Amino acid sequence: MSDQAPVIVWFRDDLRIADNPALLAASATGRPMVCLFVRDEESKGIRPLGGAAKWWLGESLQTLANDLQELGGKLVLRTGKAASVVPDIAQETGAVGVCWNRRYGAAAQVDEKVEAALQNSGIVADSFQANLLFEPGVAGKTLRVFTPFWKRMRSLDAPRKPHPRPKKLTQMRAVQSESLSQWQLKPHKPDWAGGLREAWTPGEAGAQAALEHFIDDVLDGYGANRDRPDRDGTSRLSPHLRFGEISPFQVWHAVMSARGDAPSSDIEKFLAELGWREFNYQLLHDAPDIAERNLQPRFDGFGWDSDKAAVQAWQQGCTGYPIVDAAMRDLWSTGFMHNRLRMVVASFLVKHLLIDWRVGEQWFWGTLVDADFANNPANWQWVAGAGADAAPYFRIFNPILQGEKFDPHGDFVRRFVPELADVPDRYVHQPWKLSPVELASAGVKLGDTYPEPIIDHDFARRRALAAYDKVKG
DNA sequence: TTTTGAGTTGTTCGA
DNA sequence: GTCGAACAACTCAAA
Repeated sequence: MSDQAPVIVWFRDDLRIADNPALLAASATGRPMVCLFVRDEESKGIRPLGGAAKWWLGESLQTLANDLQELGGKLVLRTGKAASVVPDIAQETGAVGVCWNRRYGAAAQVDEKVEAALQNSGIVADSFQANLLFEPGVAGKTLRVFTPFWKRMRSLDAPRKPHPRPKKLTQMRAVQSESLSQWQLKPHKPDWAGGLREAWTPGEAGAQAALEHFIDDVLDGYGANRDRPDRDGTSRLSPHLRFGEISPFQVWHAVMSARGDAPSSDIEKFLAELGWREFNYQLLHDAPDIAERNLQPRFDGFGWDSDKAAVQAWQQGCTGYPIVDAAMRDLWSTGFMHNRLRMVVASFLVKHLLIDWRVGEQWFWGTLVDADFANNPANWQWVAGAGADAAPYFRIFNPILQGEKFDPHGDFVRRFVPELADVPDRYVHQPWKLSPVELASAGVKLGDTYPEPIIDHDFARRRALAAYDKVKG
């Protein structure tokens, strides 16, 4: 242990040891270190985490603290506005510098303030690119159509290789820390996190295991299976990426090195999904208020409905459309929803029920373990048609057809809507078509054990087309 | 400079 | 049953 002045590593959305340039740079100075995490719910523009994400954060911080300890470090926890907490702890410890990995949107503005405050005290702030493959603005002006955007990014130099883990950390002695349990990130009374614990392993090791599983067992065939919620067909890396337990550079190179083992079309398809994450962050960079404001202002005058009962039926998975209900209940119990189903339920809320996309975005924000500053609002805007490169207004998902196409045997529906377990495949996505005899033998009483559809698809489709017709340019 | 064609994820209708 | 057209408006690249 050294009495030298320390360097602070400020952890944020990068809760990992490997491929962490800020951590690596700090350890390379040879100085003792202070590994800091600040719980900041006060800074302007920073959204307080929703319940599911808070649970994840708690688990992830615990594993990070353990991992740091194994290397000789210690995680220091503090609460408050970053622009005062970080300079304060720098003063308190006599630090010569603070390292962090860059954030984007409103968070980047907070970081600017922190940097300015540090500079005033003669402390050096050093930031690194770690969480995006391509930083916003790196190739000129923002492109608002995905395909040209991604083509342009692919024409740049390939993303760098991941950095190694630091071998050993020297912890500065005795820095005061709050305790994680004090932060009360876990739910209690009631503890609703059982489904989350069962579905996920937060933390860096869990992220690496998920990546390995994806490459070994899922990547081959990804292009076709990714649309099937009844199969293990996606990477499920989103919450790990959200909290930076794994970096997109690590994912990129791991997938690229599987070339030869998996068809290149599957690989390209998956890389494009990483591309959407980049695209959405570029949008967030340009519009830090993307969760509140329509990217297309002509939607500002859209006459959204405000039917509270309809919103509640959607939230609770009681719409009477089995694929929608199964998806919403999956979300509630596991904190996750399959990509395709996100589109189906979002389209249902926005187009069938004519509810403001922000209502749905906020529900997802509270319930998703991967609730992301850029992806969540950008994708909601995309579905609503208010976003960049948005879905055309006439694309209204038919929840029956989508169910039949992508959950053809109803396996997914039955998993989360057990009251339909004994309904024959043929009508598992439209139980109201069952004959009275079939209903009885499946033990279903419509309007009693399972709801009637809260709205008729055909009617809703026509109504949505008419409503969208009004905001045409 | 101007023009042209294409653009993550769909559905319905009519031939 | 299958198939193409229609359902906007706008952005961007290529010609």
